[in-house]
Order: sequence, then C-alpha cells, then structure tokens
Amino acid sequence: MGRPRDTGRDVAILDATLSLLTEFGYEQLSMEAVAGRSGAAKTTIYRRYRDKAALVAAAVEHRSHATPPESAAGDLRENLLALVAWLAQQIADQEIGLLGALFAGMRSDPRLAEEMRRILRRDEAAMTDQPLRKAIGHGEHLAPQAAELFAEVAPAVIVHRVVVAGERCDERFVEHLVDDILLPLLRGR
Amino acid sequence: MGRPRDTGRDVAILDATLSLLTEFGYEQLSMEAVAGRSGAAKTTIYRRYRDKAALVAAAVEHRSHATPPESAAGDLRENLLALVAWLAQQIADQEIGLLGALFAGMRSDPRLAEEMRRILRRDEAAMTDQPLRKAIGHGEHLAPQAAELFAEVAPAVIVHRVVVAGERCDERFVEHLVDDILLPLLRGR
Amino acid sequence: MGRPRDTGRDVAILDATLSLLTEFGYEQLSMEAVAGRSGAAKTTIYRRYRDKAALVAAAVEHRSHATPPESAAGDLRENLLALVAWLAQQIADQEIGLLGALFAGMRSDPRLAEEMRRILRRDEAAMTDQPLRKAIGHGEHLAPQAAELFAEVAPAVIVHRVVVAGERCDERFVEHLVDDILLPLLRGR
Amino acid sequence: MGRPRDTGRDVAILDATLSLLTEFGYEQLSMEAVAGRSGAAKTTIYRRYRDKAALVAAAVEHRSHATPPESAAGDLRENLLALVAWLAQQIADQEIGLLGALFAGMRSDPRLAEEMRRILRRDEAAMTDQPLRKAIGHGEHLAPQAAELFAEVAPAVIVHRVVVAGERCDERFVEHLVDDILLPLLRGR
DNA sequence: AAATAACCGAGACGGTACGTCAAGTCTTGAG
DNA sequence: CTCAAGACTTGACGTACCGTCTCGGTTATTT
Repeated sequence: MGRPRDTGRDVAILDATLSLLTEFGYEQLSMEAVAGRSGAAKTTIYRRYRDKAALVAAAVEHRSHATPPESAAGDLRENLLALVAWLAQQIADQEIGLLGALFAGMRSDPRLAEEMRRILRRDEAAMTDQPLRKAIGHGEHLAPQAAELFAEVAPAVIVHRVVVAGERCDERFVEHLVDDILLPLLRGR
Repeated sequence: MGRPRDTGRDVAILDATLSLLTEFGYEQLSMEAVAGRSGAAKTTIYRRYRDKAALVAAAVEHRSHATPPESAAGDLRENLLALVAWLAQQIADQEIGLLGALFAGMRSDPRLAEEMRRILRRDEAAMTDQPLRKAIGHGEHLAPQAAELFAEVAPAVIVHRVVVAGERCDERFVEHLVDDILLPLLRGR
Repeated sequence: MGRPRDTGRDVAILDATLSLLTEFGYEQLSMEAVAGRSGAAKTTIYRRYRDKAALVAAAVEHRSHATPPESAAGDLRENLLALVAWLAQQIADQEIGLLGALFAGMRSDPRLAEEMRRILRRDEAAMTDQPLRKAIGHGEHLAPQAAELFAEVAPAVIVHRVVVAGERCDERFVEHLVDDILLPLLRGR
Repeated sequence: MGRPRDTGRDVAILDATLSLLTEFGYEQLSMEAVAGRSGAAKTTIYRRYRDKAALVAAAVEHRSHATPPESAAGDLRENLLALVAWLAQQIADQEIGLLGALFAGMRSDPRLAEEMRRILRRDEAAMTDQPLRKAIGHGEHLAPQAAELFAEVAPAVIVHRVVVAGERCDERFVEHLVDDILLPLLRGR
C-alpha cells in the first residue's frame, strides 16, 4: 500500500542516466549529477537502485532499441552490408557505455556483471540472429550454423575494432568485414 | 644532481599495481593500496606517473610477456590449436585489467586511451602475427591475407567471449574457433 | 465535520514519544521511531503537531504528574528531607528530557522555547510551592519569603547537580542540601 | 613523522565552531558550515574530532577564559556583587551553548558527556573558588564551607534562571541573589 | 441510504546533513 | 633532489531523518 511510485520519476532518472553516461562515461557519471538533471532527489534514486552500477544497468536495459533495417532486395551481399553497417552503428552508439559500466562494476559485484552480460547478450542476439535470417536471400546455400557464426563473429570484430583499435567502422571496413570474413564463413568451406 | 631515483622503487610500484589490478580491477584499485603494498609513499608514485591511469598503463606496459609456444609438429591444425589456446590464456590472464583501465580512462584522457590502445595493439600483434607465421606448416596453401585475418578475428572472438559472454575459453571453444572459423578463413574460399 | 480524530492515537503517540525521549534523548529521537512504536503513521503525528519540538512539548505536558509526599510528622526537617528527596527523584526522572528538548529547540523556535519554559515553571511550582507550605510544621518561625526561596534554590541546585555534575542525588546529598542550604535560608538570618 | 598538522587549521576550525555555536546553537550547527566558515575541508575536521559533539567540546574547551574582576575594595558585599554580576555574564554568554551540546550528545556518547561535564566543572570552579577567596574581605567571619557553598549555589541559581526561567540576570536579580541567598549562607546560621 | 468530509496506514518525495573514502597536492624531516 | 609519512582540498559516496505529498480505505456526520 502507501503512495505508489511516480513512474515519471523512473523515466526521468533513467533518461538522465543515459544521457550522462553518453556524455561522460561510467566513471565520470555521478549520482548527484543524475539527481540534478532528472530533478529527482538522491533518495529517490537510491530507493530504486542499490548503487550506481545497478542504476546504469537499468538505464541501459531501458534504452530504446533500434530496429534493424529491412532487407529490401534479394541480394545476400547487399543485405549483409546494410545489416553490418547498421550493427556497427548501434555498437558504436550504445554498447560502449555499457561495456564501461560492465568493466567498472564486474569486479565488485559479480551478480551485477552477470546482469549486464545478460543484457548485452540479449541485445546482440536481437541485432544478429533474426535480422540475419531475414537478410538471407532465398535459394542461397549457407553453412548450417550460419546464424550462430554471424552472431559470434560480427559483433566481436566490430567491438574489437571500436574499442581496441579505436577506429571508426567506415564503409571500407564494412565491405572488408562482409567480403573477407563473413561471406566466406557463412557460405562454408 | 641531487639524490638519484631508486630504481627498486619503480619495480615495487609496478609490481604492486599489477597484482592489485588483477585482484580488484581498475576502479577498485586505489593509489593508497599501491603505496601500501609497494612500500612506497604516494609522493614517489606521483613523481613518476601523472595519475592513476598513467600508472596502470605503465604497469601493463611493464608486465613480462609470455613467449608463444613453439610449433613443434608440422600439422597446421595442431599448431593453430596450441597457438589459440595460449592466446586465450594470455587474454584471460592479462588483457581484462587493461581493458578496464582503458574504458575507465578513455573518456577523461583521450591521450592516455590512445597510449593504452597502442600497447594493446602491439601486444596483440606480438601474440598473433609472428607466432602465426611459425605455426603455418610448409607447403600449406593459405589465403594471401591469412596473417592479418588471424590477427583481426582470433583476438576479437576470444575477447568478446571472455568479456561479453563471460565464459571461459575451454578446449571445446578453442577447437570450435579453429575448426569452424579460423581454418576456413585462412584457407580461403 | 468528517471523521473525528481517534483519541487512542493521541495517547499512543504521546506515550511513544515520552518513552523514546527517556531512552534516547531529544536529538536521537526520530519521528519515524515515534511512528513505529506508536503504530501511527507519520501523517497522523504531523496532523497533530507541527514538528518534532511541538510533539515533545506536548508529550512532556501530557505526562502524569506524581503527587508530592504528605508531610506525615510535624518535624520540619523530616518533612523537608522527604520533600527534597521526592523532588530530586522527579527531576532526575523527567525533567532532563524536557531540558534537552528545550535546549535543542530554543534557538530555532523561540515561541516553543517559551512554551517549554512555561511547562517547566508550572511543574516546578507545583512541586515546590504548595508542598512546601504543607511541609512547614506549625509554629515554625520562617523567613517571610521562605516559599519563594525554596522554589528558587532547591530545583536549581538539584538540576545543576544532575546535569552539570552528572551525579546522583543520594541520601547524603539530600541531607546536605536540607541542612546546609535550605534550612538556614528558610529560617532566615 | 610526516607533515605536521597545520595549527592554523585548528584555530580556524575551533573559532568557526564557536561563532556558529553562538549564532545558531548546537543542533543548527552543521559540520558543512564549520568547514565553510573555517576554510577547512570536512575531512580535516573529522581527522581531528570524531564527530560534531567532540568538535563542540573541543571548541568550548578552547575558548578564551575571561578573568574575574579584582576585588578592589574591602567590602564583602560589594565584592560579591561584582563577582556575581560577572559570573552571570559569563554564564549567559558562554555556558548555554555548551549545555546544549551536553544535552544533545550525552545520550549517544556518555564518555563525551563526561568530558563536557569536566570542562563545565573546571570552568565553574575557576569562576567561583579562587575569585571568592579574593572577594572575601579580611576579618570577615564566614562559614567554614563558604567557598564550596558559593560554588554550589551561585552557578546553579544563575543557570536555572537563565535556562529554565529564560530571564536575564539584571542588577535587581544580582542584588537579590547576594543579599537574600548568598550572604546568609556564607555568614552561616 | 447516499454523499461528504476528515481521518488513518503506508510509504514515496525533495531536501539537508551526516560521516566515509579516495584522488591528487603539499609540507616536513631525513638521507 | 629523493624518499616516507602523512596532512590537506576536493568531490562523490551511500545513509538517515525531516516535513510534505499522494494513495486506498475507514469512520462519522449531513443531507
């Protein structure tokens, strides 16, 4: 019973968290700043989330998911190029923040790390598995584990490039990834 | 002029940093703890490294590099299995800490982030490029860009599995990576 | 109009306040604790009392007043000893909490401080003035202002001993107060 | 070894505490305000004093002690009047703040309450015992315990008047206290 | 009998201050 | 000039209460 929680507060808090996360990254994100930008009191935030890590996890969980591009034409390569380009954009835009949170929080709270990994896995699945099946043209002969291979390799190479190499995923890279890595793998030996 | 720096202090500081980084991760690593474990005063640390991020970068830079396994037999698959297994072990052991530091520090200090990326790239190159050439048996027909492809895909998939999936790189995974991904790629279409 | 206030709540709230005041003192007394112990909601308390200070004032106002001992015998000294012993007990038991509340609240709310002083004065008068007149044996020659002097000096010395010295008012002290201070004063020069 | 504490900080902190204590009283005194006014960081305060109560105790301990008036003439009554007037002023000015701190802190920390009582007793002794002996003219016949009686009764009645009655100690009151209470007591029965 | 109005519990809310922790800087004394 | 020790400023942490504000639900009158 009692006064119900104000769902408007939830939205404001998570939105503020996401925007600050994007602007400053996990470590530079302060609860006081979240409170300030959202207009909520610190108490209100801590009533909902045990600590900063839990807040960030919830914020990332809450963020709106972009929908993958529809595979217009029937050409497999064209469809893959579009899908990979979109995937690279998504990862560059959103995943980095969560990865930072994951690294920062994973040592101190393994339970939370697992939660963040669950979100990451779910999102990557949504961005790779079903979209790939749509992207496959009819009549193509692909390896039986094509979808799994795509889901395993494509995000891995993209994340690695963005994070470790620190380079953008431009058109040249997308073509390289599709032509030199993904298509050979999917078509099998 | 003046009292020369005690090089013993350098070693003690970097060793303490590495061990604490492994134990607690970047964020939970405190300069006070480094000072305590190394027996050095905080002043001594800050005289050498501008801040925590620089210290961690130096510590990772300083860590001893394991030597890749010698490719004993002439069988390409066997050599690849050994190389990938060793690579996975290296990444699981050492790279995670640095990745955490990279994520934490990259927003606040892009210069440092670039420095860490340089170290990461150099290490990954040392762990993939030359070892792969040794691992290639004589008389094998490989794709012309085989070494680059290996260096691009193998660490990416391993890091992704360890960090995002949070799973160990056991023997089954190594075989899967070699047989289903690397060998097809290296042998070309 | 509307539902009348539940007088049972009044009693529960004030009783809880008094007991918590005795246990923890004014500053450590929290409204949440009063609500918890009394079973009343915070709203119910604040509907009755503007703030913590007002609540404490009401609680002290409401506390049951002990009746002074009847002066059985006609001996002035014996009567005084009994009266002072009883007075010391009353002060030690009840007055300290109110004094704490007075100190804490007097700066922020002079009106309330005045209210608490009114209660204190009234209670001290009830404990000194009339009881003393009864305690006076017939035929004693006392100073004309004996009652006022007693009311001024006896509580002052007792409170000072309890609060400032932090010592109990044992039998030895009561005898000292009566024999060395009060009797000489009351009998005049 | 190490950097010694900055005694300038000590003085600044205690001065700020005293002035804020006088302005706002114990409860309204905030550590943040002390930090702000003194220019010291909160950490610096907490390094020296365990909590607010300890800080206030130290501040009161540190305050400068006024010197009692010299008994110029040889008239006992005149000397007493001057001494009591000065004593009343001291109590009104300084003791109230400490009494508030005593009340607020005594429940939560008996050790601290004892410390504050020690200070209070020491100060009252300094304000009553020796000054009284000086105030006594030569050749006066006083009760053997005159000094002790004065120290017990005078501060008690003054404090009681200021705190409980909430009235000023004007000239009329000082005369009343000396003529009707103190002189009869000191001269003995 | 229905409508009204105030009550009550529970508990969320915006605040203020608490006492703690770590980062990075500064100061002392010794070598 | 270096080093160990440790005090210093700064700023965020997560907690505890304050006094206010909804809620759903409960009595009593008043129509």
